[in-house]
Amino acid sequence: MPSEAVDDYLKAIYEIAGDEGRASTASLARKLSVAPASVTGMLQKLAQRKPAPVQYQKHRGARLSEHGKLRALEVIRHHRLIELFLHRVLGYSWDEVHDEAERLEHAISEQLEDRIAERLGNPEVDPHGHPIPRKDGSIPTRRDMSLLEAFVGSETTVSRVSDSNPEMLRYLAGLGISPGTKIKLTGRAPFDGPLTLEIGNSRKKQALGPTVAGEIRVTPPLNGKGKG
Amino acid sequence: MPSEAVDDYLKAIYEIAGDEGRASTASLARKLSVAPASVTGMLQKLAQRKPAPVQYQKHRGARLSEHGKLRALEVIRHHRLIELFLHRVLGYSWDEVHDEAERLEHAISEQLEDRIAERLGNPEVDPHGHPIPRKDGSIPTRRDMSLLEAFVGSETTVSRVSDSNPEMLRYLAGLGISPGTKIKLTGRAPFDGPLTLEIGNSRKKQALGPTVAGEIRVTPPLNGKGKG
DNA sequence: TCCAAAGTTTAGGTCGCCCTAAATTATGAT
DNA sequence: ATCATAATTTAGGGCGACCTAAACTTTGGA
Repeated sequence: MPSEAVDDYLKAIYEIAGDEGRASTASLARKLSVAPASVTGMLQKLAQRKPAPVQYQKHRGARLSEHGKLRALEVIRHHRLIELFLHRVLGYSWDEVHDEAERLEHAISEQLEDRIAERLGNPEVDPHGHPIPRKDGSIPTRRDMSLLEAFVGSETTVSRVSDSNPEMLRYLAGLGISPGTKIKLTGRAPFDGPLTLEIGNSRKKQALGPTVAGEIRVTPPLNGKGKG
Repeated sequence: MPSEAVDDYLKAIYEIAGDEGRASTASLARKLSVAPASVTGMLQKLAQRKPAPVQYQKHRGARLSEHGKLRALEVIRHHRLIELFLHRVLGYSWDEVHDEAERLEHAISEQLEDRIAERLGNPEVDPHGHPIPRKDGSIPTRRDMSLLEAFVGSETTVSRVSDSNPEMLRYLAGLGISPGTKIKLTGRAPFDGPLTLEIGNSRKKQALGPTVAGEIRVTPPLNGKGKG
């Protein structure tokens, strides 16, 4: 069994670079709040385990092996199942689940993972709308796009929001924005300015800075995608 | 926050010696599967923390301080709440809960502890019949006694069984013995021989070795206690 | 094309928790 | 009261994951 530290590295690589790309030493150091030198050391060790969860080349960062990719997805599956479980079964609000899940994801057994999934009806998305990887490592997909790329005038549905910033989550909740909320994009200021939207059934217009908007993904009701 | 290792030491001291007595270096080494020398080293360090969770004197083992006692009870509270939660909410059988709880007890937050307790209706005993310490460190009490000390001929109710041996738990479950089961003690062989009993409503007699019987505690229906 | 800034690696070290082997101290049976 | 045996402690290390400081590559803009 990999240690918590190793799991954190694999998850970080996956979140930075997906299952194909490379994650640089510096980006991992930032994400893990660890000195770059520590990252180099850890990656070197991981790369010569058998089976090796990562491939590593000097100055070119790390890439997940098939083995490492599956482990990363398993940990992410744990995380998201736990988030949903805390939300549905224990009444956590969506801004409270992340930190708790961060610790529990390392502590649950395969059996508990299965029972939680079963109890939740084998769900495909967590409370923030992120897909929950399946046991075989495949990922439920939906067509969605960044709110930043939506056409002005289109009516869309929020599919997911970033999960790791509780403050932003509370802000969004305050605006009534969560997965499933309908959003009509009514305007876009030039040069990365704020967007204006109508949220849900309210007629009120709301401006949203580009940073926040970039964390929101939406599915259009029917039509395609593109920048308006 | 104490580390997992420290929590394990405190819990072990509590389980060996309670909140008053001393636990010897050797007994801790056995319980924790660690070399005696490691125990000595750890106890010496713990004794000079501030606040110190244990008091330590050469050759006389360790004793919990008030601070350490409260922490030990908190961890035990976690453990037993988790056991009951796994049993009630996720369908675990009682022989499956211990190992899972052993890992989770270190990972849950105060908040999760509270939500679990609330969800379970602030229970006082776990699936094995062990009392769940309250948040203030007090312990729900019931009058009960070892089955070994019960009168021959008395009709009693099982109040609790040891939790840490899954094999024994499955054996007992196979016999139909769990907290709440009625037991009539029909005979006792001399010199630590087996007991004979009638279990529940069945008329069948069952012999039980003294080791197993020692792990079972019972509450008599009305009358006092004593050896028959 | 060159070179400063950014990124990366090496070297040397810390801390927590564990180990074995050897020395010491306590205990209780005679 | 003695002394073998059991319990405990000391000494000297190991390993995993982290650190800083200093040296070294790589890269992209002038």
